[in-house]
Amino acid sequence: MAGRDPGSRNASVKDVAAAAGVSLGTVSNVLNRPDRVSPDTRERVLRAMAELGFVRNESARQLRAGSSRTLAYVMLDASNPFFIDIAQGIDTAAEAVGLSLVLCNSRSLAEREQSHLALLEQQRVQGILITPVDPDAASLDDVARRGTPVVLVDRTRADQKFCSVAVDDVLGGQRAVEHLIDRGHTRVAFVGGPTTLGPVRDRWRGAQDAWAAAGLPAEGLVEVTTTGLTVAEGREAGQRLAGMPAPRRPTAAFCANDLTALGLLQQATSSGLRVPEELALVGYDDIDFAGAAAVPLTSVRQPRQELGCTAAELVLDEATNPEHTHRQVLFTPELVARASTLG
Amino acid sequence: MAGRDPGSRNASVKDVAAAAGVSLGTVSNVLNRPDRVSPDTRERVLRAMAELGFVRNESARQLRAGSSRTLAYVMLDASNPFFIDIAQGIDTAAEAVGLSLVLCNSRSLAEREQSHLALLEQQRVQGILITPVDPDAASLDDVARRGTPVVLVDRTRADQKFCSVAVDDVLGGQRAVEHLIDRGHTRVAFVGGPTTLGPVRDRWRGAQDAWAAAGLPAEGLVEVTTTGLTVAEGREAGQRLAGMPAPRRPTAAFCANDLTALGLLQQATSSGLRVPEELALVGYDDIDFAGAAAVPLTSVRQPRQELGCTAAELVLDEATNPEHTHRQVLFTPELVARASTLG
DNA sequence: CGATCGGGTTGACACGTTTCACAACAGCGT
DNA sequence: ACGCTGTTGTGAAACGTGTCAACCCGATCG
Repeated sequence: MAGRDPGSRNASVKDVAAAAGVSLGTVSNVLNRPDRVSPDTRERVLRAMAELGFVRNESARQLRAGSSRTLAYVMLDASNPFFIDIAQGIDTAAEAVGLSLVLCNSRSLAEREQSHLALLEQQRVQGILITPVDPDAASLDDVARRGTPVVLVDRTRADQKFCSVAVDDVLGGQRAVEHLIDRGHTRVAFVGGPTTLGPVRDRWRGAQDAWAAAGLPAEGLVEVTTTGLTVAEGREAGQRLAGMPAPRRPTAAFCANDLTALGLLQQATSSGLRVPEELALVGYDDIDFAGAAAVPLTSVRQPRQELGCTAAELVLDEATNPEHTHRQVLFTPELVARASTLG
Repeated sequence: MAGRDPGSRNASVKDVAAAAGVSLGTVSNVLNRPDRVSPDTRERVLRAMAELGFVRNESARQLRAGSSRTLAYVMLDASNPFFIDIAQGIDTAAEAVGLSLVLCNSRSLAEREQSHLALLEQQRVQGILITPVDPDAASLDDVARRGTPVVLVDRTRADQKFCSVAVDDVLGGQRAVEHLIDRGHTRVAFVGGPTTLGPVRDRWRGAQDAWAAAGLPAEGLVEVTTTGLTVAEGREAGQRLAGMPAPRRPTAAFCANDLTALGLLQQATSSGLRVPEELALVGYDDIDFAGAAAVPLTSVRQPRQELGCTAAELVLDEATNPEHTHRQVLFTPELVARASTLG
């Protein structure tokens, strides 16, 4: 009862050739160089293909060609819209050059990341874009050494052994805190973690830089460390903040991430803290949900689509250009001020 | 300067065999039936593979095997977390049986959907899960007829030519409106569209059913039609509602979708309407951001992960079980009451 | 001591496509 | 009539893997 056509299962060029009364080569030419074949035979072949329900076998094609027509993006966390937007950017860039994109999700698990990488390597993808669990992991070097181009996305490495695309997180942290200082805040919390994450570290450093540059006393900027950048962690941090006595409580928080900021916003609201009057809030990434929050969130925008797009271009260059040299592209973030900091 | 190992590019079983001093078949056996080969030769072969940086060629493998080890999910809109969660569910199910998942995003464009389907067919994927732009499109039948199992996700079709997995949207709409009636509302807006979308139609019907069952006058339930289920559409609908004179304005809104509800919530808040006091709000899907909103959103939960998981099982059965028969699985939604309706 | 057995290994073949050198043939000018 | 050019079509070879019948050889059994 499955209802598939019983006879015509998986016709091959050979079958098409037989049906059309031509040779294999001719069928192949119809597929790949239609101009090389006379109109009427082409017509005959096309009709045969339609009748037989012929579908090109991509595996055979790839085997012959030696490499596939796909790029891959291994993302860190598909439930964070930030990475989805990056994927979107990659997709459009890939589409423009006729490649397709396969998406993998490591869920921040090194083990999953590893197995995805292995699979992609076996698939002979043209290139791998990845936001790795650990940019310094040796497995990345292994993949690259064996010949698959690898580009780091939203991460960098001290040794410049890979192309990478990232945003200046130090500058972003600076901008965020400068904005809060401009708005008159003198007690500010930085919420984020773990500090092993490169971007968190950099944003924190930027925050400190801005603080110092303004000549404010160091104890006014407090670090509230979380174990991850999720909504739940933000809520939890919010509880800690709301629990502090008002005179000591920071009047503003800069979150390493919009998810965290949204969680914090929720907890603050439900604890009766008014945003931005009693607690101003700055997020990071400017995901769509940041602007869509009940109190629209001030955030540091990263050019997400462009990030993905550029990464795709880099990996493609590495795959096709023999005199490719590794490049580290650094974009500039931009503060988007909204109601969560504007009284 | 690309830094790849110059010599060892793409070693094949043949190279490994030569290096280890054995035949091709033996190498293949090491890979596929390690027990069939003596420990010391196995050791020798493995060492040779490591030295040469051998990576199995999946294309060749698939060509030989006749089908790939992957499932595919063509999603309607990757920027809606609802579909990401479904993908998550599929992924875990696929992983459990050793298959990998490739994700495609049609962005609600029939043309993109079509080209993804063509590509997947060429890839000989084991099965295709899809939330189609139009469940009745003939292209779906074509794919199925040519032998690739297709399962509809969060959509159904009148003729039961496909397996499908969905949630009872009529019931969901009913539950949502019953909840609002319980809370004492007598003027309620249904916000959503376009009505060509099956789920929107069903939820609206469920809403009407509940309304009629409660014996309320039909004019108390108004339909606010949008052209899509996005945050922006929600905002726009919010503006329309906020513009109405208070005595005529609905005291509650049931949105066909959480994104729409979040947009509506934002617009209402910024227009000075208090939620839930002046406007109660019910969403649909219960995406994580619904619970994370500043005013946590009451929503109709769909078992998203389970949806994906079951769809994967169905497509797998269709792919492997010769006496497969099509099934339409219908899950039951569940109302999750939160602050947006609880004064 | 010969027959039998079975673990370990071999080598040829098939999968479906693309490519490429070459053949067939018509039209053309000399 | 001949060679030349250009257009169509041909058939074999190759890509890397998995499979399978056959083979080798030492050990066991009768």
